[in-house]
Amino acid sequence: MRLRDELKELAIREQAMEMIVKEGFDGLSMQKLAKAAGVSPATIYIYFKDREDLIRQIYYEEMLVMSQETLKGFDPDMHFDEGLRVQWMNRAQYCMKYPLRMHFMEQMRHSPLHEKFQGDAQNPFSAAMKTFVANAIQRNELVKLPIEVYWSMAYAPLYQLIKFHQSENGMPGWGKFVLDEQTLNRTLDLVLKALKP
Amino acid sequence: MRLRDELKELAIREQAMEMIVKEGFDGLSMQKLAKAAGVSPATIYIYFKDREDLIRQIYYEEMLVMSQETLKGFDPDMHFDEGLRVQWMNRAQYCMKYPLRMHFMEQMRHSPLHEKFQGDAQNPFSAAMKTFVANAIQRNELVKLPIEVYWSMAYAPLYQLIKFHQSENGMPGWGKFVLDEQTLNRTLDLVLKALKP
DNA sequence: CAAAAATAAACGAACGTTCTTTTATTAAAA
DNA sequence: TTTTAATAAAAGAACGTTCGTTTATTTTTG
Repeated sequence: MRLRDELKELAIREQAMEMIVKEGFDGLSMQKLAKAAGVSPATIYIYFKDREDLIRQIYYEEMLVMSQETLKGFDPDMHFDEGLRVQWMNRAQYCMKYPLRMHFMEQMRHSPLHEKFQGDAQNPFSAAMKTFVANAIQRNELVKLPIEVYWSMAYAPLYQLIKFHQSENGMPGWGKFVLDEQTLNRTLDLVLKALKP
Repeated sequence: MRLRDELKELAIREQAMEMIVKEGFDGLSMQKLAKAAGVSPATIYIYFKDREDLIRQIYYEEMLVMSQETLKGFDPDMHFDEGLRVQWMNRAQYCMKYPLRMHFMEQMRHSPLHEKFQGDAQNPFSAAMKTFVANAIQRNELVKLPIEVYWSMAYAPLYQLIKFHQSENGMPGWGKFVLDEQTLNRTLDLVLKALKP
């Protein structure tokens, strides 16, 4: 019997991501995707049950990789400053290196598909962060607050910065914004100032 | 001659928003929309040039209303604490009152259409914020920093909180999150702590 | 009556998916 | 070693449906 050509599946995944990022979810058609990936439409259905399954699989895979990248060199027992810094740098590096994947995830996260898929997605990051936050509070390195407030303060500014960086226009009325390491560090300092007791 | 029935246009706009929020951009079809709005497909084309123009107009209108609501009771000459608090409360109230519109805007902001439309959208908020920030820095009520960093610190946490509140699941692994006024105020205090010199 | 609003019906194009056939590859048979 | 049978991958063409949009016609109202 004939073996699967994994390069084909990879091309399908990659092109699908690119189409979604560039033209939105309604820009992803199976026939256009097949053409872009250099494959017959029928071939896509060997690897994926249907259109939704294709998107779902790309999403799950990306979620997993992103979580792992964020946790590189991270330990839940780290001091709060250091742990948060590691996470910020990991995230920033990953987003800068793979802007397409970042855009895809952002688009996913804000689409109705997100709530539909969320349940089954495995996310190693959540558990690690739980311990990390508990430790930090116990050591009095972090003010006590609901986990959602912590998340909002600790990560939302980072993602917003990255989004500015990757936007062509920056803020309306201002020029293009470039996120360098100094700006990243200074913003992190502000966040730490807010979160430390 | 016959006059336009503005209720029809309103129904079209409202149903379009609902379809996009509930099913995503690929869930918005002109024929389904016509049926949902109780109107003939051709009627939509009296009010809107085409599908993209429909989305664009809804977006511009919503952008304008949202900006205005955010600026209610706000004055760029206010002290920093007070000004930011007014904006937070205005935004929070509006998002709680009109979750559909909020979801629509969030989806828009993270889709490829956003960059496409951004140029022409008028946004009274931007100019007001520019003055507000300049004033605050001059009075030494706010640390000096790039406008993008300011935005990321000052508003991203708020939007993230609201998103948690409106999400069915809250954070994965935790229960549903309810954003009450106390939590909102405490988070704002954290933000102010970060931003004040 | 004039004129614009509104509609029903229809257009070709594109959609997601499947059917049928061909191709490539492995393992057994000669 | 060569041939053959078996099997899954891959392709191409086509399925019926729905898409965005328009045309031809009717309805409403100043």
